[in-house]
Amino acid sequence: MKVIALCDVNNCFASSEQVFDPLIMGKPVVVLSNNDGCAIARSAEAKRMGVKMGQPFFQFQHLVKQGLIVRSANFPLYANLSERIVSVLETLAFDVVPYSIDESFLDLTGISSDLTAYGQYIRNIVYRHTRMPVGVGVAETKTLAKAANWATKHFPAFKGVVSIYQQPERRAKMLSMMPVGEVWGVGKQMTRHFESMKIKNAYQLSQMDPEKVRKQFNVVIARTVAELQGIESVEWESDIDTNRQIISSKSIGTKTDDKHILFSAITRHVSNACKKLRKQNAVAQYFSLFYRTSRFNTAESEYSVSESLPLSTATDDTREFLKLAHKIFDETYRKGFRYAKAGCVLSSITPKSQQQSDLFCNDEKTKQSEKTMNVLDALNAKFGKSTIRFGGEDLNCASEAKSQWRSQNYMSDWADIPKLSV
DNA sequence: TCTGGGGTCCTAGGACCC
DNA sequence: TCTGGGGTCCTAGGACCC
Repeated sequence: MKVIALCDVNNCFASSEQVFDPLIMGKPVVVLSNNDGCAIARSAEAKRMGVKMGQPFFQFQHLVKQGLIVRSANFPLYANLSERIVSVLETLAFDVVPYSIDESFLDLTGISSDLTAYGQYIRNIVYRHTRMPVGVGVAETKTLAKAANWATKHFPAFKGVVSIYQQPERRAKMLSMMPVGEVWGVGKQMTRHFESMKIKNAYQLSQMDPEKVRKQFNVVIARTVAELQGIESVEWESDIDTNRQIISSKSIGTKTDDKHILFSAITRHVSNACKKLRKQNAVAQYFSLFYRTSRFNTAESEYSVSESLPLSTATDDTREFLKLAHKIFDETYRKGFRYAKAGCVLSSITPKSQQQSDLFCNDEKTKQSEKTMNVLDALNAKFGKSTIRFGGEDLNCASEAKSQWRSQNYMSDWADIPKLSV
């Protein structure tokens, strides 16, 4: 039987900020979402001050006077630290599958030492190399490893490591303390269903018959039940070579009713998504555009657009997708609304090597397009992003999001490398 | 005044084919 | 004039994740 560990970073974004600014170690730190909208990470101290996950900033702004330290999200920095952690983990496990920016599954099958001790070893080594605090949960399946990891967060006595591998009594005890809604794969809807069935904790859920659950609900939740019983039902490796879809979206800094500012934001999203697409050496054949007014302002009238169009041939050429964006936008834009968010989705993605040319495809045109995009990407890589951009993109960036307390790019920009003065 | 930005998987149902 | 049923592919939308 496989031994699976889940290793996740405690308060990932807040911890990342602390690594490069020792003065805020041990202090209440909150990281804000894009546009400085709401809390997406809190240090333990900030949690104690009462800041909630996803809480809008304006609701806890007053805590700054009481010493709360606020940072704007700096995703390139977090991604850098995350890669570093994965490369450390790769030296400690037989296989590592990164699951999210702050979590990786580890295959520890065949580790001969005590699993709890080995978990502690992982924590120590990761901390020594990156200064990032991690928790480790060990069990027979991914869902149980997630549960064990949950326990490390709620019971400090375990010092960040919980193994329930082949310990049925310990597993049962732990699951009975875990609310059913905390189980990986059980969201709000299912929690409501289960609670109405008097299933309140993970242990009760694990006692159900997967087959009955499948009939009553669906295969996804049936797999979750099986996993809680120690039966591996979630695939170990997901193919992550190319994404199924690529999304670029953001709130607009200041809500706007200006057609040009709005389309400028859309242009930026299209070129951003296509850049990601090319980086994966892939092409997409399906394009969706969406933009909308605020979901929260009930005083203003709402308007929301979400439209999709296919291309006759899959491509990675930004200009092709911009044409579709224009088409949808021209047909759907309505005056008199203050727009708050825009974005696009590229889907039907395939590797470029498998690209099919259609009957009317003009080889010369394809080559030309490839050349143009290569030049575009190369210039932007060399001289900074947006050196070359598309006509629709606004020069003064009127649609740019707020990011008032952003830390430096300590790991990806020569000018931002920390300096030591003696 | 101010409320994130990515992703995945599954299913139902329509379009189309033979 | 009568007008089937099985299969596949695709998309929209829902639920979930971090």
